[in-house]
Amino acid sequence: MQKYNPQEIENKWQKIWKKSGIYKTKDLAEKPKFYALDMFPYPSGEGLHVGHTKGYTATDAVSRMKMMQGFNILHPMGWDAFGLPAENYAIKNKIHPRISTEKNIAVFKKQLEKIGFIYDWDREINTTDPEFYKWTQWIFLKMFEKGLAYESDEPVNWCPSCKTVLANEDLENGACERCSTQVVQKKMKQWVLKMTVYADRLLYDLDKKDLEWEELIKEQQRNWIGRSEGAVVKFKVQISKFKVEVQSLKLENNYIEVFTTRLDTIFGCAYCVVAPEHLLVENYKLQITNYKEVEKYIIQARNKTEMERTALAKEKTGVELKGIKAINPFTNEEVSVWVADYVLGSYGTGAVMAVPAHDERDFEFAKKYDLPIKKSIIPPALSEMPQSVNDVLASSGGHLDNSIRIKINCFTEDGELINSGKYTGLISRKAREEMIKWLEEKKIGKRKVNYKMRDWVFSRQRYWGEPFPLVFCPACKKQAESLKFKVKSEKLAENFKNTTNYKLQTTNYSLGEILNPGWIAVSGKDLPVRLPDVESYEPTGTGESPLANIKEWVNVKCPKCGGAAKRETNTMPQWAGSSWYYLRYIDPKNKKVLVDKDKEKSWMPVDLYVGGAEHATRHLLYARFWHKFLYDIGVVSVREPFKKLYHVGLILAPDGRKMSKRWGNVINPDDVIREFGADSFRLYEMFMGPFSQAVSWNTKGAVGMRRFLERIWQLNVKCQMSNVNSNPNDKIQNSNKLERLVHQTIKKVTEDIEEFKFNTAISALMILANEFERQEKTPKDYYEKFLIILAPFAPHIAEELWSFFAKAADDKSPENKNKYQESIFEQSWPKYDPRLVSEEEIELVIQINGKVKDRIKAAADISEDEAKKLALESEKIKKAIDGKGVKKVIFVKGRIINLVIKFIKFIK
RNA sequence: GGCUCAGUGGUGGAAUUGGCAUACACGCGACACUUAAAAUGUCGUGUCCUUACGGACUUGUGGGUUCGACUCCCACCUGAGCCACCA
Repeated sequence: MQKYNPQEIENKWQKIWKKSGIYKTKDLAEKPKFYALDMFPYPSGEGLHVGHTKGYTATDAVSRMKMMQGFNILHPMGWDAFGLPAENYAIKNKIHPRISTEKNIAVFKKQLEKIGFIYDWDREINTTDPEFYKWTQWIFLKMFEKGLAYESDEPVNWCPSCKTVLANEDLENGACERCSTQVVQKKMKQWVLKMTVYADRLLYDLDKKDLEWEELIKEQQRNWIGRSEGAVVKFKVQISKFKVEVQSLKLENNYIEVFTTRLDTIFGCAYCVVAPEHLLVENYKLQITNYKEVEKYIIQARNKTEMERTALAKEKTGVELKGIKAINPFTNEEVSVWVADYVLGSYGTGAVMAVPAHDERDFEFAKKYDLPIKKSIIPPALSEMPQSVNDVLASSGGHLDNSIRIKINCFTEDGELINSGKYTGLISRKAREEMIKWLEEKKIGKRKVNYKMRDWVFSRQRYWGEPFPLVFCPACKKQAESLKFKVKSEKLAENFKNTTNYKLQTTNYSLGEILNPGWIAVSGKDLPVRLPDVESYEPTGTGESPLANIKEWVNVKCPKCGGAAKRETNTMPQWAGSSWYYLRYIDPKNKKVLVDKDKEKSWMPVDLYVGGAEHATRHLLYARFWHKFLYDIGVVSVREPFKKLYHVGLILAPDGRKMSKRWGNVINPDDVIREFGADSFRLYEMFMGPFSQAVSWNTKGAVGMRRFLERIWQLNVKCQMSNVNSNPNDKIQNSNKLERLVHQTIKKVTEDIEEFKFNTAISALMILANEFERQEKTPKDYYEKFLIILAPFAPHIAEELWSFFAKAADDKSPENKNKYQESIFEQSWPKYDPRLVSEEEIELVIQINGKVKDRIKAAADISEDEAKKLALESEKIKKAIDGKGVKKVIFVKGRIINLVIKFIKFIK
């Protein structure tokens, strides 16, 4: 037998697998299905690194095991190929992104093949392929039709360096996630998807039993959605008596609406604060006596970046709006009104009631501007606390030390109401209920649920993305506007499910077209709207997309009225294609529908999804949102797309830093494979540590795996030479013990792969291999089973060694010959015998007072009495007891006997 | 500041329900093979005391519960990730 030469056999088997096609997925098969999905990569110019392949190796191992367990596998791969890097590369090198992307894909694909993954390449998809993005556009059109996509004119995040708007999900500490440039708020017309309509379902479905996601990811999504229940309260605006001449204000502007989750503290409200963006200042321009000063503050605040506004240790600033007051509806007290940038314009109503006694931020602000601090809640247990925080401050000489801080902070919890009129004495929760009831009766407030999550800003001013299937028609605009008043837009849009037939009943405009007058959907039969070629990909920087310059593309006829119209020239964000791609693998070549209904039903949901945790609040949220929408319109049959989700832990460079071209510490899988072989590489990636944990790459790590495989190679010779099978009558030494170990290993490896504990699965394989080596003769059938359970991790060597049996079996029985001429992956996964999993003989541990003193060999089912007898016979134990009486005996069957000789206070 | 998770040899890490701490591997040391080196093999390898036999200590720190704690409880320290003036 020749030496183990991984490169040679890996190459060989990769070719054979490709040719034989045993991994090709069969649709609507009899077997149970298993859909194993990897987050598809962005084909960058740098190629794959070892971080990508860690997740892929895991799904590949699971898929191979499932295949041998008799499942029909869907294990596809594709390319998330729209996005900025390709476009920036194009700008720099004057190469069309399609060309460079194609080249990168070829490199990626080759790299993946070298590792021996069993993707069904017949199902390969590419988000930039018009046949794919046709359906991305189609989903957008459906959302538009249902009123879920709308054109907004609100301020949005603008990245001055990438020259495009960004969604909230694309920010990292107020900076562009991609280039770290501080974003600025800019008022621009943008397409926005009403993700907030789905907020509650996105939140509550996380806790459904059949969603087997790690808590880490679920928690991130919960935080991101940021649901809080509270109330909106109207504070009447009162104008100072000196300046009553202007009364031209509309009635609805006569209130400040504040959002609060702590309505129970409203009797402690000392003032109101509005965000700099709030319309109040503009509306009361003439009544605010210090308008100049206020305006100056607002301009300053607007010029601050998000970072500066939310900086950690920043001192709060603000200006009082002199000349106006607000009336607390519960107390009828006048309170002052302030503008301050610690209140966010984009959350809630952009205005808050300030309760300095029970909110740390308000407290800080009130102290600085000397505003009243009035308590209205006490913790039930601390009712003897001073009545006012001012008392606390007074008694400490105004100095705020930590202990006082703690006392004040503890007031912010729910408690018992004081100084709160008829609500005094109620506990917080009860008080909130009563107060909301009162507000609703008086029509000066209502219950309100708020979300941190925003609607998804969905357009980008860049070239390399999906074009919107929309045109703007001035003639239709007038028509639609005349219809718009008939539609109570918000209501209809939120209940869009009931509006499906709206179009048929009233007009030939869809809800989206009425809500966004002038915007007309491209007809479904005209999809895809192809991305045109351009001379220059350079973003204009003006907020217009590079597509706007292509007159012959932009100018079209309106599909509704035939009049002159213009295409939407923004493109979709990179996340569009990945929000539904997993459905297309099921039916990648279907020209008629996004996915065939029967096929969808047979494959969904995805059974296993693996990818980076960085996608927790973007891709995974977007995909769930789109999926729920597709469920609502009947395209898919399940509510959640991904049943089981594991996140892959980061692989850090040997120096402990993140792998990056910048540091020059990137490990390329090709190099590792060249040195050690793909099987060693795969094993090492799985052996490094717990799957979800970040670990540093150790350059020498794969050495141990290579040694392991070399030993297995040698074992093969030993088995072939001996050519014995296990048999109760065989006189192989310790065969019973070895058999038990084989069964234990099968159990361990099977369960560990299922639970993504690959490191311990591999360690179990090593233990068995070590034991085989110690045997004089290793039975061939044990070795066969070992090869099968090794195969998910090291498929090439397993297949090669399996094929040796074929040669050896040449002159044996015909059925054996057939078996060995099949691929190892056509064999069935071994089952373990539960009776053989437990040990027959154990080392019984003898403890004195819980400390190990001796170990004796004993039968696994030894009784307590017998164990005690044996224990007391031990010399070491006799010495340790030293004549003292045994007070108590604790016996754990099959494990331990503990003799207690010290004094025990209470014997139960 | 909030939430989530983690802290075990020189290194990556194991350890069912509270029941033998350090599995498996890397590294290191000694030896064998070799002219030599690499590769490979054998043995050893938590720390301290002891020539040895053997003993003491040991899972971030301090306390608690228990016959018995890496595991449970309390307090603290350190690190990672996510969110962060979200009212």
